Order: sequence, then C-alpha cells, then structure tokens
Amino acid sequence: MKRRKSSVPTVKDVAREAGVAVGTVSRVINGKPVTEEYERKVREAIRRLDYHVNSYAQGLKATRTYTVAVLIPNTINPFFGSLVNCLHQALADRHYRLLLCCTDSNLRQEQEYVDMARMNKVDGIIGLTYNPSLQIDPSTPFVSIDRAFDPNIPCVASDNFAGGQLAARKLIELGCHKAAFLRVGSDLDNEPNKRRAGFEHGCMAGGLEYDCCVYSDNIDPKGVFRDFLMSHIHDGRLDYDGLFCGTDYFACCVVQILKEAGIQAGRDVQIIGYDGVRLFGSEGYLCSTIEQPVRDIAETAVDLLLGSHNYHAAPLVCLPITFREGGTTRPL
Amino acid sequence: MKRRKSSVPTVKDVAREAGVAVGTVSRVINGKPVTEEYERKVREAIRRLDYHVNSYAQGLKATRTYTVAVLIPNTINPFFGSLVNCLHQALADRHYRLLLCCTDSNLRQEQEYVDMARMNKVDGIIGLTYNPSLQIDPSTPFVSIDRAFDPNIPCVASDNFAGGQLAARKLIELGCHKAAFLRVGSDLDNEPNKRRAGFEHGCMAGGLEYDCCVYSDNIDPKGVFRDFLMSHIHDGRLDYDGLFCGTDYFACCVVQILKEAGIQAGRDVQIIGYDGVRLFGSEGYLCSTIEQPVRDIAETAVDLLLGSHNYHAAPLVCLPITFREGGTTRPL
DNA sequence: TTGTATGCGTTATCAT
DNA sequence: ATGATAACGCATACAA
Repeated sequence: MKRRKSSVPTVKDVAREAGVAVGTVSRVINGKPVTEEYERKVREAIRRLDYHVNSYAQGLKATRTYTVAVLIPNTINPFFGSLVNCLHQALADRHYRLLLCCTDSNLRQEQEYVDMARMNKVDGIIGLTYNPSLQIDPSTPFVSIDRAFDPNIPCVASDNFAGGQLAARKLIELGCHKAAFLRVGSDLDNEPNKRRAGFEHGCMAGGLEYDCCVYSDNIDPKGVFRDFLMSHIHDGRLDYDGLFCGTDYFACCVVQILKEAGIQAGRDVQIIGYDGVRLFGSEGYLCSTIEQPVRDIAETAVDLLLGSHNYHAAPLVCLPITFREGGTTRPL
Repeated sequence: MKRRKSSVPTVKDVAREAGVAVGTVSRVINGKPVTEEYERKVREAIRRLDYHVNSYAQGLKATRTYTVAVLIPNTINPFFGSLVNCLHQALADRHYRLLLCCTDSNLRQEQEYVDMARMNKVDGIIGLTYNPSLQIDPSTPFVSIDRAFDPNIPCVASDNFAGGQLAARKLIELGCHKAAFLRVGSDLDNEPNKRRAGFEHGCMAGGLEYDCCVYSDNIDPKGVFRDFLMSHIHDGRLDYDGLFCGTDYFACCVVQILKEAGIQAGRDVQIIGYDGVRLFGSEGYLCSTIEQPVRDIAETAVDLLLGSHNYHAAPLVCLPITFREGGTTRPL
C-alpha cells in the first residue's frame, strides 16, 4: 500500500502558518474560547494547509477513541445485518464509530476481539456472542445482546419469554389443537432459549397440546427438521396444525420442507417464526413471526454502553415484541 | 461510560517489573532479536501485569493503523450484507480491522467518512458509493466497488456487461420472444448501468425484441414497476414473456406484482434478476439470477488496496458472473 | 486570552 | 544485545 506523503501538516505547521502558538491552534480545534481575530487566522491556516487532526495522537492523550466494537456472528443473516445497521445508526448519532467484528469468519475468535478492546482501541464492546467461556475484562465497558452471562454485564434482548407465550396464544387463536416447537441451536443458557419456555407456558395456560423438537448446534437444521416432520406425516397429513419455530430461518426451512410434502403453510398448518426478518428490509415479512424491536435493541444497547448509568447490578432489559402476519398463518 | 482504571500498565511498568529497559520490552513485543533469558523475563512481566500494547501510541509512530474503512449504503440489503461479510473475512485474514461506515443512515455522509481517513485513522478505504461529487484525497488509498469514477482509483465489479448479455442469452434459450429490462436507480455512470447495455447487446445479437423501463433514483420501485407492468397486461396476459431486472430486489418486486395479477413467474413469464442473493446466505436463490462473485470481489478489492502493485493507471477489474436458476425461470 | 512546556505510550536511534 | 533517550502529534496545566 502506498504510504502517505511524509509531510502531513501538524498543529505546529498550522501555528507557524497562522503566526500563533500551538496551544491556540489546539483551542480553536476543540472549540475553547479564543479571540475572534486569532480564530480567523487559525481557521484560514488550517484551510490553506488542509490540516486534519491526527486522532491517534488525540487518542493517546484522551484515552477515548469514539470507537465501539460490535461482535456479531456475521452480516449475512438478515437479522444480524439489520441489527448491525441499527447499531451503526445509533452509534453514528452519538458520533461514535463502529468497528465490525464478525466472529463466524474466524471461528471462536470472539476472545481475540474482546482482548483487542484492552489495547485502548475501542471505548466499549457490544456483543452478540456464543463463546461459553468468554472472558471479559471488567475494565472494558461491555453490553451483551441476547445473553446474560455475567452479573456485571448489562444485557438487552427482546422479551423472548413473552414472545414464546404470544406465539402460543396466536396458535390457539388460530384454532390449533396440536402444536410443536422446533429449534436447532446453542445449548448456552441465553435469552433466546426462553422462547421455548414461554411457548410451553403459553400452551399449558391455554390448554394447547404440544411437542418440542430441540437439537443442539452444528447440525443441519433442514435435515433434522425434515426427519422430524416426515416422521409425523401420515396419509399426507401432518400430526400438528401449529408450529412455532425458534427463528424465521427455521420457519422458512420448515415451510419449504412441508411444501415439498404437499402441505401448505397458512392453510394446512399455521407456522410462526421469530425475529421479524423482512426481505430487503422493507418488503413483507418472510413468514408470520414474532418481531424483535431491532431498532430499540440497538438504541438501548448503545445507551447502556455509553450512558453513565449507576446501577447496583447490571440490568437485563427485555424489549416488547410484536406478532406479524407473514402469510404462513391464516388471517385472524 | 465507566473509565478504565487509571493504572493501565505501560512498557515502562513492564520494564521495571522485568528489570530491563523499555527498548527491550518493545523488541520482545515486536519480535526483534532478544536473548532468551531477557525474552523470558519480559514475557513473564507482561503476563503478571496483564499488559497490552496501546495501539494509539503505536499508531502515532507507525502511521499504520491496520484498519480499513468500508463505505456501503447499508447492511440490510442481503447483497451488501454478504459483501461486507466477505470484506471482513478478507481483511481479517490479513490482520486488518474493518471500520463500518453505512452511508444511508446519515444520508450523503460519504464525504465525511472519506475525510475521516485523512486523520490517519484508517489505512485505506473500500467504497461502494453513490455520491457523484465525492472528493477523494489522493494520498489515501481507495478502492471503489462498482464505480470507476477516477482514473487513479482502482475499481472492482462483476462483469456487468457480460451479465446483461448472459441474461439476454438465457431468455433466448428459454424461448422468449419479447423481453423487457426493468430498473430503478442512480443515473450515475457506474458499472451496474452496463447491465442494461449488455442486455441490449445480447438481445440484438440474438434477435430478441425488447423494451427498457428505466427510472431514476428515489422512486418507489414497486410503484413504477406496477404501473409499467399493468399497462402491459391485456386480457390477463403480459406483453412480455421474458424480464431482466437490474437487481434481485427488483425481480422479487416484479414477481410479486405479477403474482397479484395472476401471472406466474417461471410459467407465464421468465424473470432473471442480478446479484445472486440467497436467503440466509445458504438457502436457494431468491429468483433466477446473474450471480456476482461476492467473495472474489471482496478479495480483489482488499488485494488492490493493501497490495503494493505498480500499475501505470488504476485498473478496472471485472469478475466473471454465473447464471443461477432460482425458480423464476423454466428449467432449461 | 495566549504562549510555553511537559507528558501521553511507543518505537527508533543512538551509544554502550 | 541492551540501555538510555529523542521523537511522534496533540492537549493541558501553568506562566505570562
């Protein structure tokens, strides 16, 4: 890579050009009180030399970098993409920069990214992580999304339990008699695992019979769902008339599997996902779903990270969810 | 935000703890030759004090930050999300960090992000930008994606012209007799605009009759496409039996509009998009499409940015595209 | 209000 | 090979 021209102007150059002291230049830059006359001279010199502050020198003194690292599995999954986008928005509004750290790409590199923060390179971390043994330096502000794994780490998530309950209630409203919960994923004790608990609670409260089909991570979701569903199809009819899937992704898999078996979502079976993924961010929902308030989650996480709160213990913030029709349930 | 404990250990502390000079510590850190005995002492001191280098101080001397800014409209559109993910991968492989700059969020902030680079905050920029009057500091390495707007700026894109030609050829193979090209977007002279040119060329070469429906930016795509298509439906039949859409997003819009009008993609009309978007990155294609080699684009852009090439003029690299069936065309 | 001088944590250049 | 010390560019406490 080409290097910069060696002669990048510094405060010293500006001071000389303007005929003032470096302190004055610094004050102008930082909006400290300065005589109008001097201010003008400095600004002109800055313009003439095309001067820009070197934020590395700045950060060296300030121990503040205005940069936040975001740890996320990837940006391909539309839910993650949307979350990253909202986080960027929230950070940019507060004049913070976003250092993107995709943890999928170099698997289990989460720890490395967390360590990076200690090098004073970022002011804080917002992480949606799965590493069960993640060690977080207590001196680095950290906000977790979807996972409350340390009493000192604030966590923000959608109200997963209520989301599961709501899904159950909707299936009941839709007249279902036998439901199932489907999911593949981390065994970690994270928030999304409450979706199942909420669903079970909702089913029991409403008298809806249900089964659970829950598999560990690192398994091809489509494969296990196909096996499960196929073993529950008799004479072309599915044993269940309502399905709640852990994510919209799973719901989409299920919809397609059933379609291939001649069973149509919304007509023969009611299917609800979780996340609220929309194609291209604006089109309709991919499936009927429990929508997460992505924007609120991002705003809250950033507020929690940058705000100077004074909680006795780190809070768990559960934000309200919404049911959205997306074609895989009959209109109510 | 909580501040770090004031006593973050520095090289000086490590030196004192290890009973050596700061220079020796620095040498150990940077892998310069050091006696085994000293190396051991320093490493132990580093471990004991839990020392981490301050990269701001490092950057101050080195003028190298190992950080690259990526300018992209957003991470919601799955194509952008996928591109960002690949760029992250390519950068991480080379031990570079990715500073994410979504230009949609604060509209037309592209210039601001470019300016940021001059503050020595990033080593280079990879930008997928639309700002027609973007001023790029010639001393900041910049690689453009999809837009060749300066003879000094390398540009990498998919082979848009060939993609357009391929789409035309496919429609011809599918037996189409009257085709149309649909698109909404920037009037900018960027690479994706060659999709239309290639398509026209392909149609003419193959004797396929065609129309073009091209609209400027900032228009609701679904609205204009609906108007256009509706005016071309007579007695429930579409005037066209083949459609090439500027992006997969447009193709999806069109598919849905036609579906509502009782016209089925793949059966009544052959529809091809552009990008190669896949739901959740792994499922099937959203529509039949000309797939961009996102991974190669990212790798090439990073290589161009970080590599020490010596071109007389900045190259335009057009990477090969592929046709993919995605259900909106009849199987060939 | 403005100028001067010192320190931030690191690396590089000297001597040793 | 190692130790001491001078930059790097900026902010700030202090002096004027």
